[in-house]
Amino acid sequence: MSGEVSVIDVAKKAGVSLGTVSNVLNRPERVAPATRARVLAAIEELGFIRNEAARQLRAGRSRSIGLVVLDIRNPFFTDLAAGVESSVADAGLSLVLCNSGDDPTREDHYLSLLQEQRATGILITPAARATSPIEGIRRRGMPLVLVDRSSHRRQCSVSVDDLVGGELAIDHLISLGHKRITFVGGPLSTKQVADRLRGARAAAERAGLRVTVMETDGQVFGAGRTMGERIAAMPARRRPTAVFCGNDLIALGVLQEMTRHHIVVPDDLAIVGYDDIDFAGAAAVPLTSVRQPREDLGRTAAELLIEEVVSADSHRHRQVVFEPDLIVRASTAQS
Amino acid sequence: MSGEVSVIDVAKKAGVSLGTVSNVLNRPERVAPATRARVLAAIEELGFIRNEAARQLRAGRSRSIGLVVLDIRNPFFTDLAAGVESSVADAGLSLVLCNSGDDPTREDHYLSLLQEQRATGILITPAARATSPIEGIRRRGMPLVLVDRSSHRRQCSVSVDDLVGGELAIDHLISLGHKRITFVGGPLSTKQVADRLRGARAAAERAGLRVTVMETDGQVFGAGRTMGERIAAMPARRRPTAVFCGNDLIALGVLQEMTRHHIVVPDDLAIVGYDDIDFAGAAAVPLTSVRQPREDLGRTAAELLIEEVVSADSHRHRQVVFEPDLIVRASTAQS
DNA sequence: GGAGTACTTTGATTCGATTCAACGAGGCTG
DNA sequence: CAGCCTCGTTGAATCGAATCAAAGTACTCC
Repeated sequence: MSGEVSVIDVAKKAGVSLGTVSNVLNRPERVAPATRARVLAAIEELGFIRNEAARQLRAGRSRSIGLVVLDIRNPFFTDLAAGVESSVADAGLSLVLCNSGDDPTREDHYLSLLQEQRATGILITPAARATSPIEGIRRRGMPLVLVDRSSHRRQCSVSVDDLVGGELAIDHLISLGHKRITFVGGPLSTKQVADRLRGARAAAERAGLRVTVMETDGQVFGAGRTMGERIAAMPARRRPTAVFCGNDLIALGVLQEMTRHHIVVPDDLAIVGYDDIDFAGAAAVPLTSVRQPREDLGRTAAELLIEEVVSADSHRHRQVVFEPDLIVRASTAQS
Repeated sequence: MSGEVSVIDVAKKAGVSLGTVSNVLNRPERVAPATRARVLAAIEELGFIRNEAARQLRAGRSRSIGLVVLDIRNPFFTDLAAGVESSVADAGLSLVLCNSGDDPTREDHYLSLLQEQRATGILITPAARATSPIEGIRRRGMPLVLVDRSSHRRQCSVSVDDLVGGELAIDHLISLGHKRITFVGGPLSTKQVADRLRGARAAAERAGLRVTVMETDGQVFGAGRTMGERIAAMPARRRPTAVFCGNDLIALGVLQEMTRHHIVVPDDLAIVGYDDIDFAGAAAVPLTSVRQPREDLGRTAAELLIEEVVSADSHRHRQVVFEPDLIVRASTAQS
């Protein structure tokens, strides 16, 4: 490159050796004040900018950690990311945010990228798939924490008890007298979704009821709309009286279709969402939702990862599980 | 590190020189098929993973572009990011997403980071501030495109005509007979916000009206709630009959407070938002909003940047300006 | 004046992939 | 069979910063 200024140029300009420049940059207390000032002046004057690639090459690791999420457009994940970022920034690291879109191919791509970049560590909400490359990554020694997904012994994880979440939702609906309850969400190959359904079924069974399922192929707005349309098309007496949705985006999609078809929420159809994103409370009919501690989840995940990085030897893997809360709003209010 | 496998190890294993390994990696057609197979086998067997830092050091640039946004939790920006990502991925680059939170300090931090990483280029929605480091970055030769902000000649930019957006909103409200109109948004030091207000004022003036202003200190949900509360506290006859909000998050915040205080939208207060994020249509009262082509904005910005990178010499800076649309929904419906 | 101590500075070496001039082997031609 | 290509392969040099053993300097104290 034309104007690339290196430590050597700075050293020449300041009349010192390049080692001294390096010391000014990394251990300024070792350098005599006068020399330090001279070097800093030279840096300023030449517009020297450290080359991170060279540092990394020497150090063997980069100073960034990767966060791979399922859907960057879902506020749940941006809130989570915000939590991660605050912890990561505190540790002087930076965050590389990757959006897999629940697509294993894209997930693979980002994981390779992070490995090639010799990331300090990886936080990931893994996509649904048969065999995961995660095991291989751990074996190669890169710290990795599962987010929003529990795991066993071999690695750290941070999750929310989705079984309890499902139970909370269904218990609430049952207490309101609902009998025809449908779960809307998917794909069921996604662990979180499957667990929420499992919790829901357990709670229903206890009351001698069954939960029917409408499986979606994604946890997005549009998927909720599609299912909402299908629900609206059902004859009123076969229609469920309540739906429990895999997440708030789906719930909002369903809600929107109900409004469009003049099906009154909660009178004709009660809706429970999941995540309690900020928009849930601002919805057409404020949404009852199972709240997850989104930022805490992110913050804790990052802290576990950083601990594993900092004290690799003494580190013991931990599985942190948060408890969800049910936030009751108008979408399930007693009419 | 213990188990780091380098090209040299691969070369030894395959019984070739390291130059050949490099050729297999970068120009496989130059290598005889038998040799290539042998090298690939060695790579596989040793679990070799390219060291991106070393590549970058040699190349002088990284293969990633930075996107610095004002607020990652605003769906407008994640939609924009999705557009950017699709273009960037097509070009074989990767995206580093940075959230400045409209804080100049954090913006500076991320910009330094991107420069140290020798990013291929930068896309940025700059924070509001007196003197920007952007000019300096350009002078040092790093391609940079302004997003959601117009500029003059010296650099590329992609924006939406916020003056027109403001006019659309106010013309619509005036056509509905509103006379006491308030703009809720801020900070006014942010160019986009100021332009929207300017457009609004121009339209109002044409009709012989004035727009009052309630300035917020951020473009977030909470800011809208605060102002909503203040509006709700006004005596009904002094209260505006319509508000035009700087973005949808603020509008949703205002809307939520109105609902809480039993002030009927649109009858008692009409609301117009800005951006038309997905949640606007799903709101308590579906929101009339000025739509920006969010993904297109991102995609176009990335394409301009990539063009500047690829054909640095022939590249001519361009200022792309999109036109916004007004999407009318219930929050301003004629009652 | 010399020994001892504390503080600074030096510069050769290292990290791992890429590049490119140079070399060798083999084939083809006149 | 010499001369000339082509095609594959080689390996030393390179990128920029960090490291650390060793050398240098300044100062104190007896």
